[in-house]
Amino acid sequence: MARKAESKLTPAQLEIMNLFWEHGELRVAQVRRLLSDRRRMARNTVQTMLTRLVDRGWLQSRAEGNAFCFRAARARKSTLRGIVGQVLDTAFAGSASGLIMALLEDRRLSSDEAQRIRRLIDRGQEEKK
Amino acid sequence: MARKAESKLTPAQLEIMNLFWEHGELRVAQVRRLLSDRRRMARNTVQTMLTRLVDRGWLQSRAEGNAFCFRAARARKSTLRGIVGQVLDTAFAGSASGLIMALLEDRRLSSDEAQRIRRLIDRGQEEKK
DNA sequence: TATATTCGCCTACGAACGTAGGCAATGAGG
DNA sequence: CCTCATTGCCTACGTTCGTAGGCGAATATA
Repeated sequence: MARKAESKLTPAQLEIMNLFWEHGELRVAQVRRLLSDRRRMARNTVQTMLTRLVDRGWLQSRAEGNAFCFRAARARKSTLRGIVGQVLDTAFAGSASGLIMALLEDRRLSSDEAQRIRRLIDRGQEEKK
Repeated sequence: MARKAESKLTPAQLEIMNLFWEHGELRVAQVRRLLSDRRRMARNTVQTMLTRLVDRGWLQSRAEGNAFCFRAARARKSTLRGIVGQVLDTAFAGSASGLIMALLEDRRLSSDEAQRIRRLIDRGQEEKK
């Protein structure tokens, strides 16, 4: 399955990747603007982070006129799966129910979410057969 | 609820904390031995990590004879809760079902675990009323 | 044309991590 | 008493992260 290297995103990097997964292609200034709602940083800070994300294969860039366009190089889904898998292994010794227990201790689920989760589990059980 | 500072553990630090949560009080050499099953490091490396964990309030130390005994200063449960909460917020925008979805995509649950999780969800729903 | 804005690129810097060397003290074995 | 292993402590080093300054080119504006 060759999950490539999974170099692990830091929280700040993840916050940036979320923007790309949500908005598609973005330029530095746009990233900065979108980001500034919750986290203010200098233009160069954003630029540096984008460059590093490109270096590590999280983003791709494309020249457009005098500037650059960036976009996600990896799917959100598989990335999140990787993150959860990593937490599962390092913190919960692979016990999914242990993880979910910690989750439920902290957060109250809406009935809606509870319903959805139940369905997910049922489907998982189905496929197993 | 004043969740104290949550300075966030790195994977290597978490691996060490797991030993303390499992074994209680340990000395440097013991940590090193337990750790060496999966990760070999020099004595001083272990020592440095323990010292830093003490500095940041993850471990407490107690002199015993000529050596030191270390033990966890924070409960495993609340720590894991913090870790999951952090992932939930930064990677899943607070969506518990999103997190669980990612979890289930990757791992197949045993019927046992599925059962346990279902019970957890039901209990959560009960308490809510 | 002169000035201001935008952008890419190179460089830097403090903090934290993972890693470890080296020294001094202390205790055990011969 | 001398030697050796164990332990604590101080120091260091390369890397990554988050942060950003500054220069030079291109573009927009007056």
